[in-house]
Amino acid sequence: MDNDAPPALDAVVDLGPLPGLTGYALRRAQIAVFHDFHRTMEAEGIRTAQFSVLEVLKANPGLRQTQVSFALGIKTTNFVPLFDELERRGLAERRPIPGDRRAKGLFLTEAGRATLERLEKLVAEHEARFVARIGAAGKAQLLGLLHRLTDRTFDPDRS
Amino acid sequence: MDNDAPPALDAVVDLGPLPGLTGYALRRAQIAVFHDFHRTMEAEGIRTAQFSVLEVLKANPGLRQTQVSFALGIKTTNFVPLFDELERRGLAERRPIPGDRRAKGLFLTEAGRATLERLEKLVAEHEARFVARIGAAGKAQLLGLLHRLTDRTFDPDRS
DNA sequence: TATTGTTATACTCTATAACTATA
DNA sequence: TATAGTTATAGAGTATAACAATA
Repeated sequence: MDNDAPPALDAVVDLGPLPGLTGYALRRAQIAVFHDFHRTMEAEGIRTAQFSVLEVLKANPGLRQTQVSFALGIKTTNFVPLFDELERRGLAERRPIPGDRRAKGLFLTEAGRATLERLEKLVAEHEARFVARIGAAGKAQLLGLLHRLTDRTFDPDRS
Repeated sequence: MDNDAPPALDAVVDLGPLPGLTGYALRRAQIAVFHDFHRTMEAEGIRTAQFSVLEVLKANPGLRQTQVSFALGIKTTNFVPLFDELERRGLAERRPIPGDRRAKGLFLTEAGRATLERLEKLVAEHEARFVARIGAAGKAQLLGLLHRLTDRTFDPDRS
């Protein structure tokens, strides 16, 4: 008998009501998915927020910082160093906006566009790993449910 | 006409492929739910990780730190100050374990048990707000899908 | 030698306040 | 007086390395 063995680390621990809480289940799933995302992007040195900014600039060239950061739920104050790094790496750039000398329009560079194409291939593989787990129908269901949970009028700068 | 008005902050911005990515949708939903949780718990001064520890201790009195932190995906090194605060506030305590003088068994105090009862009422209200959005059937579907996305063998101390 | 708990520390993420230059 | 962008800074949350006591 093995009565004196140390308690197995993965011994069954009763999590009580936690697995039945939407927030807890969301958090654990999000961590698992982001963990895979980080491993996928490790070689490219791109983090989730950076990737999302590049995608928004691809879809909406010339947006102002305020618009991009609001759309992604990033505080403008935190957006600055984030975008600084994209600019430093030559993936995106700020340009003056005619008619408002305070504002700046954000654009992908050619290098940014090329990099994003590589990233999208990696992300597609990453995404496929999770679609393999729940199926295309499961994913469609999931996205519908998540969308109904998400607060669409969230302004990180004013809350 | 209003041609010179500043661009509306919530103007429709094309998020490109982001809303179709499981990780992005998970993250936005998780932020919305946690935002409500934080507001709900503000008066009690309890954060998500602290709440989850209290629940695990209620369901499994006497577990070792290693077991609790592994079960919740918290690094043992980060668990220490987290539990220190619960102990300082008199909600939980470390007790010696007979037979292993390195290890410590974790328990709720009476005050911890009483506090947790209050917290559970608040959490139930919090949860109800989201069940109201997606229905009981929607929640059951969601939890099933999230569980299939979650990595059950994740050890934060060794990864 | 390995395990339990711990300290010290660093890095990322997020949050608050205050500033500048324009409008 | 308000807005766009910025700086500085503080606080969570999470990460690594190394250690003492015990097994």
